[in-house]
Amino acid sequence: MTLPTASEKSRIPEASCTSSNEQINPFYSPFFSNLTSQQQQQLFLTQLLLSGATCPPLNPLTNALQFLLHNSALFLQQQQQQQTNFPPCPIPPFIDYNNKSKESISSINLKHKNDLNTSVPLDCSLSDTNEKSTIDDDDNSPTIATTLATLPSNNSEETTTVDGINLEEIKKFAKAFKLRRLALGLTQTQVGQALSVTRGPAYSQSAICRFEKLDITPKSASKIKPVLEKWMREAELKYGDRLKNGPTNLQDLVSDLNTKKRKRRTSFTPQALEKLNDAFELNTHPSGTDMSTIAQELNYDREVIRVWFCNKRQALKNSAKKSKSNQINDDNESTSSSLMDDKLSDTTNYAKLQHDEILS
DNA sequence: TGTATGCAAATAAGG
DNA sequence: CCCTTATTTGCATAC
Repeated sequence: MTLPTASEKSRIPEASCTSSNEQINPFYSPFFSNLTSQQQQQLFLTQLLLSGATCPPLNPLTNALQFLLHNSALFLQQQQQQQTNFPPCPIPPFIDYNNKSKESISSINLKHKNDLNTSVPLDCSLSDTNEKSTIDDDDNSPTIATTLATLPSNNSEETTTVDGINLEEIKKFAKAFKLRRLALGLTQTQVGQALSVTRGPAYSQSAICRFEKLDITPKSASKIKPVLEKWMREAELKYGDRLKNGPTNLQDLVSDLNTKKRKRRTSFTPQALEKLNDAFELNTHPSGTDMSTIAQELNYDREVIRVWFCNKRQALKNSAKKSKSNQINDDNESTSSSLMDDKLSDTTNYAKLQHDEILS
């Protein structure tokens, strides 16, 4: 297992840092504030094409605009398909993915395997030959892939469930989803962008990648699965009557309104991190007012700062625990971990500051 | 270019 | 409200 080098920690490029004070295009939700306008445009096109949440017909102008956007998006899609050597718009019907036999799935899979990124183990399957070199069975939350891999292979026909979650079913869907996505000529990134625009939870390219590879816990998978299923159904409809410029379905406007999107991940600037670390050195438990001050100084949400301190404490604690268990025999460095423990268990500062805050 | 992945931000759950 | 702990998830970037 290769440990990350220290240099890896300082690889946050300045330009890509997102802070809460960056400009926000009001047309899109603040969640997209750190996308380039080009990305936003593409995202918008993707939305029209895939979300199923497009507007009902309003007036001729709107329709014309929609039509243009729709067709330009289609054009882009077709270009992509040609680039990847897919037959033009075959879009094989694949609605009953749950009932597809394993054989047909794998045959389609093999067909596309050569056309696509060969570095990716496309068969995303049980016969994952290149298992991770380190069979990290010490993980407390094993992924589906590892669970299925470590399982005795004799019960291939039996359903393997964890916490009432059917792993085989998820695996089957993951496979079907990937096939469908590729058949539509879409990348993981594009699906992620489409999801970010639809109602309900969104997932990034990373998440989709992990889902397809089953590199997630059963719990996570069962959460993502319905989202992807829904998206797939809508994509199906979109492509089903593509030339009809058909009426968009409004059904999902009323479905799962309650679900929220996750807050976009904050990227701190190196300067901000430096200051945060300095503050942490001085006090691991800053008071509410302290955090407000820091937040104001650095121009981040106070909540973001608070969470940063929580995570920092957690990381410190974990690393102390780790280094402690790592060095069962050797005595060197034992001082550092005990220092960390001392620091974290020192709630004197925290309590005192809280008291001060109450008084003020 | 797309996909895979390390690190850490965000969230959930139980005080 | 804030904490801790465990976990989920995404940004940045390596592959």
